[in-house]
Amino acid sequence: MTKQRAVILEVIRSDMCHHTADEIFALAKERLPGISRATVYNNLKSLEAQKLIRRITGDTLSDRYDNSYVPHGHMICEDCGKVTDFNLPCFDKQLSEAIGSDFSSYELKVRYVCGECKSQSGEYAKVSV
Amino acid sequence: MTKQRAVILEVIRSDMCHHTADEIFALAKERLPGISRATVYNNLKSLEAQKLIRRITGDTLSDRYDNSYVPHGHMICEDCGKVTDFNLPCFDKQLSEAIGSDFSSYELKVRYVCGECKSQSGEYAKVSV
DNA sequence: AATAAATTTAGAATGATTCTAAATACGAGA
DNA sequence: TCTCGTATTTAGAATCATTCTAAATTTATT
Repeated sequence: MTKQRAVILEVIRSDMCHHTADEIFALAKERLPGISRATVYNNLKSLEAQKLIRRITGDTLSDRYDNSYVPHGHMICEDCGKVTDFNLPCFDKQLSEAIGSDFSSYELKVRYVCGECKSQSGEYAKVSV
Repeated sequence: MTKQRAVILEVIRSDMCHHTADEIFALAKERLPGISRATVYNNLKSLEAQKLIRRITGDTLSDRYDNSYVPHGHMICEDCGKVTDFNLPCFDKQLSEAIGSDFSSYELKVRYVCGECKSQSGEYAKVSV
């Protein structure tokens, strides 16, 4: 466990956001100005291999990182891009049954419009923009 | 509907595979040798906008394209990479309830080891490799 | 055939990620 | 503590998928 790796892990653990590698790089750089982008990528990869974090792919061009390795759903607002965690009750069991096999992980992303954006797109808000 | 677009759509419709843009480009090129990569990307984008195909992201570095626009699950073998469609009964309803809102689409990817790869990794097979 | 609009093309540009090779830090044993 | 070998870090080059650009071509309409 090098100091670089510790900082990267802290950055990911420090809030509920789902940061991109580049955001993690910027935040880590505040504490370790000399840190290199490659170190961030290397550590993100090995932290995931150690099951300490989880990479989530495809909601934007760049991957994001989740501070929990345990699979769960992500709801992504199509307007503002905000990513929120959610859980489906008994989903693991349901999934095993549907695919007829055990599985090692899953990724579930739902595209929707969040409450905030929904109300902002109403008539009143539209006028004020 | 240009001939380029027709060929691209036929390539996607012609089998159950989930091709990458590059694979689609190569297959389209067999029939239209002058076709450009940009045309493939342009058309993939507009075909998805017309809800004729669906982009699936994140199982490999490059995106893949599904010949159906209707959301459904994808099971991805961790060994051989094969992608198979599957469906969960009543999943849409369950999802709306869990996130407390309507949604416009979802993406569900399950990582597992397919039957073929599972049996190949058995003792007997190991010896013969 | 004439025109305007949309599409295609080749190649440059971009952005995320991976690779590389040299420098540095770390850990185990003397 | 010193030394050696291994793992990590670093900066920057390289790669790969995708997007952008501007000119050329095609298409549909008159």
